Amino acid sequence: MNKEKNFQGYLHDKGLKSTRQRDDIASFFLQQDKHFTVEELYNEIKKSYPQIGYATVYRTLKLLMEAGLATECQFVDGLTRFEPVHEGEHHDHLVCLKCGKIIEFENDKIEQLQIEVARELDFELTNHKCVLYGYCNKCKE
Amino acid sequence: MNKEKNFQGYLHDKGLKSTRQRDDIASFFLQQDKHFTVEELYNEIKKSYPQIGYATVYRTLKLLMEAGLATECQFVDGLTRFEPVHEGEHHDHLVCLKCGKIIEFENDKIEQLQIEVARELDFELTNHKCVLYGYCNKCKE
DNA sequence: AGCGAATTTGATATTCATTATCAATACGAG
DNA sequence: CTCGTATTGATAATGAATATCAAATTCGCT
Ligand SMILES: [Mn+2]
Ligand SMILES: [Mn+2]
Ligand SMILES: [Zn+2]
Ligand SMILES: [Zn+2]
Repeated sequence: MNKEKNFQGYLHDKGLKSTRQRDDIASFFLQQDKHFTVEELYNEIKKSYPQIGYATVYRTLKLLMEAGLATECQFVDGLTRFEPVHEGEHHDHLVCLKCGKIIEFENDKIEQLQIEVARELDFELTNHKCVLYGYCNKCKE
Repeated sequence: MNKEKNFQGYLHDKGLKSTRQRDDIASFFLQQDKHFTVEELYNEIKKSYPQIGYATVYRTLKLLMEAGLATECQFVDGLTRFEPVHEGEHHDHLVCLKCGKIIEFENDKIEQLQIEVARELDFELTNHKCVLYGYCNKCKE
């Protein structure tokens, strides 16, 4: 698995150690395709590593973010969620205000226009978060 | 002041009472053009109403949101900020990751494309938040 | 103007997500 | 294998936001 290699590499480059806990968390998290709450992830990891600590999950997610392998999203319920970053991919989100469903989308025109907006305002763009709120097909009646 | 009238009207329509505290908070907040932390707003209001309570500021901001006269933004420092909604206006934000500067922008093309994205995904759009992160002209070297 | 039911206020307690602490443990370069 | 250092995990601390509740205020009504 390539992303795990990336994480190992990141740790090594920063002089950090590879540990059973970090490896377990990373290998599980990185092959998922979900938006995880820390608690959700903690509960999943506990299945394979029952003595895992809550703080370690927080710390490892922070490392995965620094390594560019995870992103953070804050939608509507006040909880912070994390999702794995899939190689060279970017997407934004639609969130249903009723059932909480999260839909992903990519739109190159919007991305391009954002770059232009930043340039016009003499702003060096590093990233962005675009979230559309509303009601999914099942929840709008 | 028209927006204060709107707020009075909202309170009345909902069977809520108009109070010295609500009026003071609304009249100050609504004529500003800033992104306020609850604490910032609390400190400002205290100048004209020293015995104001923290909880009342929270409660009144919630009412202003319900009345459609305030919006909430979460940028980078984890703090929730509130800004007054100016009549019929919408904008999104650029945020400098170094100095925290907040720049506003409007882009009709992006807005339009967002509507299309939602339609294609059979999603009933109610609102959105688009935040561009990077470095302002002073902070990029 | 004054009454009184119902709402609101403000001090403070509580909740809950996240971070800090620190002794015990694990890692890994040599 | 050894030893210095990083990491872990239990738990305390922090801090924003919400809940509580007695006292004060509002406002429709007489
Ligand atoms: Mn996603
Ligand atoms: Mn703004
Ligand atoms: Zn839905
Ligand atoms: Zn700046």
